[in-house]
Amino acid sequence: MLVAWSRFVRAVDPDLLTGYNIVNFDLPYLLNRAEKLRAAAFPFLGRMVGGRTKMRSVQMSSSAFGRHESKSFTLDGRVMMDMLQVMKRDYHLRSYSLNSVSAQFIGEQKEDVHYSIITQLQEGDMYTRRRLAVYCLKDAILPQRLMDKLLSLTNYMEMARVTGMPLGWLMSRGHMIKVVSLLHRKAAATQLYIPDVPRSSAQDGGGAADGPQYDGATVITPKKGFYKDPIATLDFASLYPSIMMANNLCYSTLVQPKDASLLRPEDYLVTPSGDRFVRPSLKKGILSVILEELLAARKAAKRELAAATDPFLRAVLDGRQVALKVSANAVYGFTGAAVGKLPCMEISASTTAFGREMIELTRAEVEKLYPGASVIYGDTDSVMIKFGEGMSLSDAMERGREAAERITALFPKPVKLEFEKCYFPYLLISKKRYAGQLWTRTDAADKMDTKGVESVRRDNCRLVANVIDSVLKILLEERDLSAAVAYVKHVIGELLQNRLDISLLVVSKQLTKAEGKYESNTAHSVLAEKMRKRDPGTAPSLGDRVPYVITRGVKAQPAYDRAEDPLYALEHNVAIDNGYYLENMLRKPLERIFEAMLPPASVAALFSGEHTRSIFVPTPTARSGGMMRFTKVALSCLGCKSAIQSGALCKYCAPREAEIYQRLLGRSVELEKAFASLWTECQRCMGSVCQEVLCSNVDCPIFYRRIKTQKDLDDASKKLERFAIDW
DNA sequence: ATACGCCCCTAG
DNA sequence: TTAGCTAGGGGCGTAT
Repeated sequence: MLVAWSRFVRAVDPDLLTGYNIVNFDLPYLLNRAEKLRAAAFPFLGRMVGGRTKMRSVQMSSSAFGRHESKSFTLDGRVMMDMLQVMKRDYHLRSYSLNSVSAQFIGEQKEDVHYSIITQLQEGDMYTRRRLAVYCLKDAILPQRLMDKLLSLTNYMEMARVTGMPLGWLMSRGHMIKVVSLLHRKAAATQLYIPDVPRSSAQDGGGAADGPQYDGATVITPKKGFYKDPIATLDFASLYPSIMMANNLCYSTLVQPKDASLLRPEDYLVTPSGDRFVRPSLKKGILSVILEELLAARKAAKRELAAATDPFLRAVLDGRQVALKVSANAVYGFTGAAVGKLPCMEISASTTAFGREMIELTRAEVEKLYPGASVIYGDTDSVMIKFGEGMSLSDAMERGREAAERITALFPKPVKLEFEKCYFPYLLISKKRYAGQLWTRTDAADKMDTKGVESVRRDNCRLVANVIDSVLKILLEERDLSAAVAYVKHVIGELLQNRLDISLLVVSKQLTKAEGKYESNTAHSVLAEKMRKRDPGTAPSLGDRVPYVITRGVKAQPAYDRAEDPLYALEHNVAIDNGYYLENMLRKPLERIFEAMLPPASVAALFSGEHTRSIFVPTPTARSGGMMRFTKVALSCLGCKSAIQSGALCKYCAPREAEIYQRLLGRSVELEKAFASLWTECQRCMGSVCQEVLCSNVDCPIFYRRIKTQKDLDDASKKLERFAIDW
């Protein structure tokens, strides 16, 4: 079978191979099996006749992929486009499971089959094998649908064209190589050659580089609080590229200190970091030329995009303009990469130093030009301005536009300060943490914008993320403080009474260090170790996100010892430490928000009082009557999580029905009552965003739907049909 | 009890 | 062998 498949690949002769995690699972698995079975004719999958497909393990640490182990293959003439790598690189998600990603982007779910029952399915009957076959086919077709829907190939091809790189390198290498490619292309055309800088001279004198190599951007000390007046935001457009262009910062224009005396003072510029670069009149830097061309090309692409009507052409042009912008922004980081192909700290340090001067000047100018105005915050390339008490939104926007124009005039071209938006109202919690209603027009708010707080961080459980998001929405959109307080008390009550689904309490953190490399104990690293001892095959590996819940444990046991695999906790009925979730995860984030709008005593009242009285719901012994009020429609079996087409349990779990329901009822008997209350929540995870009964959080292990009428039942069936496969 | 550093993730 | 950058908040383990 393996040899036939290999022959099939050569016969089809594809340019590109895709799949989900094929680089680190499928292909290594096939190669290893072939070796074990001595299928000598198998490992010839490339286009080079007689070229053997070899596998190599590499340890990667890059911002594009995160830290992880990876494999590379000799596969001449074909490109491996692993959609898992594409998703990890291009999308910032909480979960990268094919199931979750497909549901989110193409509204389809995988036919999930838990690994533990694959053998049973294979050895069962024609129906169980059919299920296995459906699972395999879906696994193959979903990545391709994903690639089509997200236009990944189009976008990567545009990036390859913009940078002059081979397509395959975009998949397997980082951002730096793009800049190297751009430099080679431009330098060769201008008779310049790029030195091959040995590693040792890249880090001169000071020893190993650990920690920052030069000073970065300014973050203006925030004037924290809740602002009921509109806050105007001014941003420099492409700040770092425009600084590099405006000041001719380049490898080819850098003047070494010892050479400064050879030049007339007017021939060079001394930057705020004390470095010297010759003026463009003497020599124009190739970085400036590259950046100008990239940004000019982007303008052209955007102009064409505006005129284009054909959807495919539009997609291509949009991909191109994004690629051009990304490439321009990568140049600064490349110059500052101490362990890189061509580091030049004079360029990066000068760039950030100019940036610091510019944001300071902007702040000073705003406060000088507009008496009574105050810059309440700013970060790197932006300032947030309160123009005055009681100002209208349209006046704030008008002043913002005017200020941007006046201040732009103070800087050399092509630096441009732009008015983009107002926040109204605005909650400023601390540096890099804020939320506000964002307005770009006066007739309607665009959306709620949230930065840095718990709801946008992937290392918080859904409960915390959902509660913080909902509270901010109630406060900023509805502006209803008492509703926010009521909502918080309600959720705390639900938590303490064990009424929340376990999926809400799952925390996940990335495993960034190999076994034994962690210097202190953390929940996710200790748990990963524990799971390796249980089953090395399914334990998280380097670079994976490790999901866990905090369980009760014994007194004074540290949290890292009480972290448990959520599925394990569910299956072994391990008690969750609700109090820990309240005190260590919910409390402080909520306090930080409410402190800005309530007196201390009222903030404290959120966490004490009637609703915090813990009620221990005893595990019901024979309360199946409670369950009868629900018609359960599960996409995955409530017992073993494998995919099913109807009902609640798969045929393997059905005989254990009573036992499984009893386990689930211990947590969920009060669901109906709980969710009938004031807030529109998803029945699975309480996400306040959803209008429907079920939200799109497909990683919830248990799915419920409340059914009251025949129509509800029909709707539910229709919904399920979407996930069925039509043969 | 407190200071400090490891760790994760985000802003820009 | 390979990897864009710095600033910063905040949780928690560990040493004092």
